[in-house]
Amino acid sequence: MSLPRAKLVKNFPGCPVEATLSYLDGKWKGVILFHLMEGTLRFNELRRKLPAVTQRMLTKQLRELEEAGLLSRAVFPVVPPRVEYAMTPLGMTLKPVIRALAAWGDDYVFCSPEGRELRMASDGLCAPVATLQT
Amino acid sequence: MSLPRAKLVKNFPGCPVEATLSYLDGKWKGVILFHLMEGTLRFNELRRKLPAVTQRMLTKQLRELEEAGLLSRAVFPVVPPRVEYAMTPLGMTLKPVIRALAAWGDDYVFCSPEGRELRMASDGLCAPVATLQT
DNA sequence: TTTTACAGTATCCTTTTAGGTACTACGTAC
DNA sequence: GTACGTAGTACCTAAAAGGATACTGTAAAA
Repeated sequence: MSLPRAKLVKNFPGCPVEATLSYLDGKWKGVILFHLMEGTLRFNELRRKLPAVTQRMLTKQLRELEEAGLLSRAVFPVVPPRVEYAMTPLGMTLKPVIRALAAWGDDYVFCSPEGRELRMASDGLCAPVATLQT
Repeated sequence: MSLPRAKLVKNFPGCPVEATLSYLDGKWKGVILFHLMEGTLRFNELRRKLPAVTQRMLTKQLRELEEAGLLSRAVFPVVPPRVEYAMTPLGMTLKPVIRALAAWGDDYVFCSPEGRELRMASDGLCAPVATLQT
């Protein structure tokens, strides 16, 4: 059994956690949904919000989210082209999930140029700010 | 830039959603955490709860979760070996997130032997139960 | 007249993830 | 004396994800 997570879900139908994760899987889906929570965005607007994504990857992730029914793609037949991405009503239902993910990330994940680290808020909440480089 | 999601987080430090997802990434982490939410489990107990995982994969996912500090591994020097996995206090903080993921999966993801599908609860909530095979 | 913006495709290549199988050690049960 | 359960490790291969680069077409701006 050598299947990608999305196709494997049927093999653990008892786990709604994995079922949900399978839709958020893909490197940029989280950020994309995060940004679209605040409203419609055009392709290049999204691109500018994601520092390092390539066109290919952004297109791919957007298509997958669209295919799942989580967001809509509206093409305006003008030139230069105008394509708008927005959350569908189904996508909106993900907002509490995204917010839970964001809240936890804000509280416990600490990113630095060297990588990321997990820490309880109590592990020295008072000091570390002073140790940041100016 | 060709890095796994976990190592790439430093490139979008502004996105706590991806930061969190990077810790849940890996095909079995979601299920593992889901089961450990209810209490300590031994290696083979976990294995029996996951229908298709191989020893190699389970070990790998557990090690990654342990390294992140989300769960603990207690080895009892007896024979046959006894190793217990449990959530750490830090891991416990993930419970609301796991619950949000599980709730959304329960409400919107529908799994069948053919795959999985996303649907709003309103899309015919009354009928489909009758269409299930007995 | 060349450049820019837009929203992508197409092609190729590398990295990462996941799975398969076999093997370990020890003690107990059959 | 053979098999079983425990908790793994080692080695190899397949598949999927991700990335680099180049290319498309039109209209307006420089």
